[in-house]
Amino acid sequence: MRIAASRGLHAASMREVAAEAGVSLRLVQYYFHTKEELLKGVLAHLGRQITERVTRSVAAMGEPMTPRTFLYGALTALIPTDDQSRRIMLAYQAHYTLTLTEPELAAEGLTYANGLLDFVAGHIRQAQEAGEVAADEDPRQAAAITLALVTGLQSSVLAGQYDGRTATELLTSHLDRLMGGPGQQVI
Amino acid sequence: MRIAASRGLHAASMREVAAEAGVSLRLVQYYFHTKEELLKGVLAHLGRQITERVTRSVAAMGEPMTPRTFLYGALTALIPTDDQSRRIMLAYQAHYTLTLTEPELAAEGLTYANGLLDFVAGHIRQAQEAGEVAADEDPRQAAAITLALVTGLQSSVLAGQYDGRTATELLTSHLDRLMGGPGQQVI
DNA sequence: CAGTTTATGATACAGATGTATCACGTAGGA
DNA sequence: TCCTACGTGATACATCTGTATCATAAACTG
Repeated sequence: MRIAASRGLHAASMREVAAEAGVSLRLVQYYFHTKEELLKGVLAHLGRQITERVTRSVAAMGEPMTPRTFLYGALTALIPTDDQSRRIMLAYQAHYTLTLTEPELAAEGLTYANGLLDFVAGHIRQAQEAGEVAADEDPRQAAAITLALVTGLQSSVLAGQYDGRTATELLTSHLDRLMGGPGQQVI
Repeated sequence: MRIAASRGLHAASMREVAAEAGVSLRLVQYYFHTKEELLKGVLAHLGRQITERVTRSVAAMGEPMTPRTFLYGALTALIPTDDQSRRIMLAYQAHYTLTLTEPELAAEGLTYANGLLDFVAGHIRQAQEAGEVAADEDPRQAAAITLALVTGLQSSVLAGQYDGRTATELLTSHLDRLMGGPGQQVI
């Protein structure tokens, strides 16, 4: 993960991984029999790291946990802010690009993405029922747009166009528009 | 470009490129002395292809050319719809990910991205002055959000989550919200 | 204690990769 | 006609790659 984030995924050979981890090449072979397994392992690890970050961010929002605060917490957690999250997202981006040309992995990623879409759409619908989102919004469409925005912001931050704070503000601005501001209700 | 789009950028060795193009390895070496130059050449070629697609799309919008129609034409052209644009964007995505860990290339891409941001922000400001965008919008912020959305939609289409048509509709929906619908004026 | 798991070390090997070199042909312009 | 540029072919070379195979030792587990 550190290698992918700093020097690119193409630099992550078995030998480089072993060196970076300070272990023998033999040990890398021991746990991840092939390179494919190594990559899948990293991808799974990244997934766990991101999930954990989201969970923590949501928990930090505090009470009361409305659909709106939940969405703010979960989505802003996907924007890299510190060095560690930046590393994670950078490595994830590299792996993600790989999956685009690897049909088996692509299908898996697609399932995940659709699950996330359903998840966010469901929460937006809940927020709508709670009167926090305008009635004429289509929750699924709003979720799709919001998630695409998050992806794009993520990418911009990784490229160094915005810092994490600016990107978070942009996302917050979008969410405020969707949900009528942090403290206010939209009929 | 074809190799990067179909089998991934890591499969684009000098020999594979020569084979795909139906020429000798020697000729690839002859024009692109090193692999780095080859990659830069592809990146430049992709840039030209995308620019051309945008230009054509804008031209196809027909008269009258308002800031709004211009933005619709330019931005929707960035969503892959047919096989060729899909190939281009896929190859571009692969190269883009590479630049993230290659500081010199990253700086170049950043300049380009900031230029695009200024460009779109300028047109949104024009649309605002023409009364097509609400007065309380910050053109630069609206441009940033819109461009990030485009990037995200692009990525989703490449991953196969939406087809080009659906993604274009999502983008259009966002633009309609920003600019008060395709034919209607805000205030 | 015995046996299994976890870990290391030193190599080996076939294949791919970027790059370089030498020779040869073909065309176009001075 | 001579010369320069364009293009092809065959091949060489050092390096890196993923993977495999020896033997060996420490640590845990029943």
